[in-house]
Amino acid sequence: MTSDERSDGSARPGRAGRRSGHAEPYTLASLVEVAARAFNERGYDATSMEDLSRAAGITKSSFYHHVSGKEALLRAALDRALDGLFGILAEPGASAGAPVDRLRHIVRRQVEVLATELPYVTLLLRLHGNTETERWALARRREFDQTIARLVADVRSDVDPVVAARLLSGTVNSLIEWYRPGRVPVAELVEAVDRQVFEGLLR
Amino acid sequence: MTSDERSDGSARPGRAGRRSGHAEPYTLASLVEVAARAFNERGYDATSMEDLSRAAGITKSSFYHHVSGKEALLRAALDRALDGLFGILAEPGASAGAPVDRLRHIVRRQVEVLATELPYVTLLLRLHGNTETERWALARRREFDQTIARLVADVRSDVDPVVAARLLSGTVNSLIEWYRPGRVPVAELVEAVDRQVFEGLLR
DNA sequence: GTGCACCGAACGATCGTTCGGTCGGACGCG
DNA sequence: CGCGTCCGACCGAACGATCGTTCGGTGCAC
Repeated sequence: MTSDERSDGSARPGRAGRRSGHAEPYTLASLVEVAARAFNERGYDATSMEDLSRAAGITKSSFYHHVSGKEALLRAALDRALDGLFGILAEPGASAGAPVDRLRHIVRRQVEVLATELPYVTLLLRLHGNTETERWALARRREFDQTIARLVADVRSDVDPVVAARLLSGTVNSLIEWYRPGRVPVAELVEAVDRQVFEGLLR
Repeated sequence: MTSDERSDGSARPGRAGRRSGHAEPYTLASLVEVAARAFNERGYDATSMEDLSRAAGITKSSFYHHVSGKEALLRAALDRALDGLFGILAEPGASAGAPVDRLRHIVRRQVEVLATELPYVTLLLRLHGNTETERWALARRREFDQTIARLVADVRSDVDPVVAARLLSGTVNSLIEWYRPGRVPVAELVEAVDRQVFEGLLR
């Protein structure tokens, strides 16, 4: 973390000597991925454009040739996270069937999306609402959570549905705090969350 | 959020005109509370010393008369959070009895500490490890989590204890994302978490 | 020759922190 | 009591550093 960044070698086009023509350009998506990873490691505000450009392998001014600014990178990353989450609600399993089955489907798919879109969802879940972009993303996220809350209310009307839904979302979302791809297979993770959420620690 | 901060009137000594003597000095604890609240609202890096001093009701230079710097405020707040959490482990109910009872005691008390020390614990749970202070706090926090993980392994050896412990901590810690004092009584919150953690959503 | 990827240098703004100074109440002393 | 001194709370102004962003220019590929 002192200098010579980019501890993981991914998402870095092959321009080892600036020779050999264009050689795979920096796409917006690849730079957003680099940015999302850096934002998660140090936090959005603590990550400078110098950090990002160094992680991408070019200078700060060159970096601005590909992206319009810091906040645009954040918005693109949040967009990707929200698209993944709302995509779940558009699936047949989320709208058809008994409420408990729909809830179960959403929870399991949400675990999968969290795992596959980890850097982007992590950013979404750590927002503060400082800028208009962040407030917009937070509003969409609340929309998603409320859909789940209504389902929880249908499944369990005896306990406080609001509190139960918050705890459910908290359990699922807490994956971003520790899950890293590769260690635990996603399918295994889905089963673990499903069991703990619906059956609890005491069977 | 544009200007004229301090939306909540607490923690502000009565020096309405600078007249009338000393009139309750700014204690370190009261300034740490102000700082912790501000850090949580905007994030540590996005909160300037100007923000903090304005929230305290004095100028930035006066603020430095009472505190040694920004990072010292963070450390004091993290200290308070960690003291609260490790205090739980020192209680008799955390070390005596069957593992399941000890786990239950810790979980219930942890909910109470999270609720009462909300701003400080929130800060602790959102660290990035950018500075030495943050890394020290994260190390202590891992220590606390591992104690719980060992207990979970004693209670449930059939499921992956590591994953189960992470999900348990995630569920409890997710309180900081939505719980605000006053809305839901702490006792009620304790019962809701206990039931959901140990019995699950399906009874 | 035209255009695009890239770069160094600099912009104004804002950051955390420091410094010199003002003001008023507390206090020692005759 | 009156008075000189002191000290802590407070402030405006400025420090160097770093931030996000812009600009003019260079060089290679086509």
